Amino acid sequence: MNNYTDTLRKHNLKATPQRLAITDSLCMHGHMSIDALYDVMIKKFSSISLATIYKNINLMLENAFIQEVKLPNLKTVYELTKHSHSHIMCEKCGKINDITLDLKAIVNTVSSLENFEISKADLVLSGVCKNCA
Amino acid sequence: MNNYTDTLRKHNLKATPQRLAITDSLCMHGHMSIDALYDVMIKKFSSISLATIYKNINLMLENAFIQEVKLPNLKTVYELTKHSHSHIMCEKCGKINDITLDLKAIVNTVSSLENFEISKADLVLSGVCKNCA
DNA sequence: CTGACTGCAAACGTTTTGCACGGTA
DNA sequence: TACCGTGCAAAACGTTTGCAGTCAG
Repeated sequence: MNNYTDTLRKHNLKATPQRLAITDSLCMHGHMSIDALYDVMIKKFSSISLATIYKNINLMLENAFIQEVKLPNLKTVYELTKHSHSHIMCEKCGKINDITLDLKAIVNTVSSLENFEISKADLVLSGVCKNCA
Repeated sequence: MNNYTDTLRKHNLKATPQRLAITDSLCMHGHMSIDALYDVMIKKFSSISLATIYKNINLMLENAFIQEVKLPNLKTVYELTKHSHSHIMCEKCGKINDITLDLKAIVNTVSSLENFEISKADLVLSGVCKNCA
């Protein structure tokens, strides 16, 4: 289990129980929508407010602790920032896996072809997982 | 210029001026957010309602005339459905280009690796375009 | 002890819904 | 003419903001 106490303090943010529970939840579940996060949080903090979750998610986005993943059809989910990676998603059960792909070749090709300086490649593959097939 | 009169009728949808203006706008502009579409439409139909735009966009999505493109940081945009393709986006000016890439190799690799039946690959490259550099 | 954080309530922006009128086929 | 589509208004969501009380450092 990751502990974000120090990371938060390094960014001059207080390591409140609510914040640590958010990073813990993301660490455990991998990818979570705001709703899913709220469902988990309310069990630990019976009077937590959605406002607190939004405020902290936005703060953590600004400080790059976490990242947003926009998915086709589904709600946006959030994940702890780690090495750059792509996602594969099951359209039936909603399961999301990380996959590490080397997209350098594609990026280079497109970069020269389109005259763009590309800094990021967001790839989401969708389909049906083994269990749902 | 594409004409969607027949396409609409084939799906038992009436070819109203508003609907044709939506497909025309998307054809001309390529990718549009709801706001951008509204701005264009209000010039042709001074009393058009946002509700009409939403209803028609949703109808066209259901009938697969158009597709949703979720972009990092930006609002979702819509485009006429054509051959499968990826997108490249300028983070400075917001310009979006279509690019045709062969992702078969990647899809096949991931497919067997993750035991997924992959049906779709949504790729958005972000960076800075020549003009903004 | 002090400033930052939480939780509440209200505000705000976006999308959807219900309904009466108008237009397409 | 019959019914579908439009436009309006209101409702329903999702997210943000302001503020008073509380807590981390």
